[in-house]
Amino acid sequence: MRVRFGYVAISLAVPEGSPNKTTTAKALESIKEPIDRISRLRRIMLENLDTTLRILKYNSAHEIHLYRVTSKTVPLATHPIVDGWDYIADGGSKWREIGDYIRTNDMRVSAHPDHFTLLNSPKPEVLAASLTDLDYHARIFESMGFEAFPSLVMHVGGLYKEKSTALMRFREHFARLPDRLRLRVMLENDDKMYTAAEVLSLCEELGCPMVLDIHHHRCNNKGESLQDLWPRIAATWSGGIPKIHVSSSKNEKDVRAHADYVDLKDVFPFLKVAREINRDFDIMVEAKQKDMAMFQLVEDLTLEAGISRTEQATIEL
DNA sequence: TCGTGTCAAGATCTT
DNA sequence: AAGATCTTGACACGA
Repeated sequence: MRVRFGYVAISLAVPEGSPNKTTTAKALESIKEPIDRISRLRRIMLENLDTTLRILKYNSAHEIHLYRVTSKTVPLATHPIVDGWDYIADGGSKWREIGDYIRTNDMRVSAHPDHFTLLNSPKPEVLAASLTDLDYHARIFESMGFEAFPSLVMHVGGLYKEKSTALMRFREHFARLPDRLRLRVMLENDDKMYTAAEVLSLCEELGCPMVLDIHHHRCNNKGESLQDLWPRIAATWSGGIPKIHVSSSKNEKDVRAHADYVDLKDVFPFLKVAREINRDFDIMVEAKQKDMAMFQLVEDLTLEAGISRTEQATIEL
């Protein structure tokens, strides 16, 4: 079975490899002319799009098929201060160029709206802001020419004192999403509130693919084993390729924080479990050292665990 | 040039 | 009820 590896947003090997350049609302306010504000935003965005394309080319050259684009591609995208700015139009053919590159080079690309995007919030204004953020992410993928496939990783959200009510609200708000948003969503277990078992049940009910984060599962579980969970998690992907997130603790004090690199011992037990059902899957490495950590993990697996590498960032399990 | 406080956003924990 | 913390990389400002 084939297992591909990828990393998040920033490449440390690519010169000027951060597509996260941004500005602040405060800095924008000091610019008087609206047209000058837009040109600053546009310049930053085009730089981010250029960096994203350079990273994708690096990925292709290094046989990396999995990548997460940054939510910061468009600076202040959903902030009221940029209201009226058509960032899709301003990106011109760049969006499509990136999408074409991804398709031509057999890549799987996703995004991860951040933790302010809360579909189960009881506050209408928070829900509205979350829908705006989902819409922003969907527009990015649409402008790249992608149909609505699972591409946005989200968490369930807050607890709001009563988990069952919070979950019910998630179901309701999720069901109300337009297809172009709902069909893009994948749900991930988090490190404090919603366990893998809970997210799995929700995903099975909603027909939504689940992204298993094995680090979060270590932080937050009720004793469920991955042996029991994994076959069901994989099943939420129907014919698609399941995806997991891996990372290691920064240290014993900051267990939930991500380390620079990924420790083999945090991943290997899962690989043994995954081997039992013969199904390809993808691994997103979430580590401070980004692509360097991803390659280190692949190397550790080949050198220390004797697993064979079929491409630079793909192993045969 | 370097170090550090601050930054769009919410929820939850601590006091 | 108010303030700190979470988490993160980069901006922005001051020394």
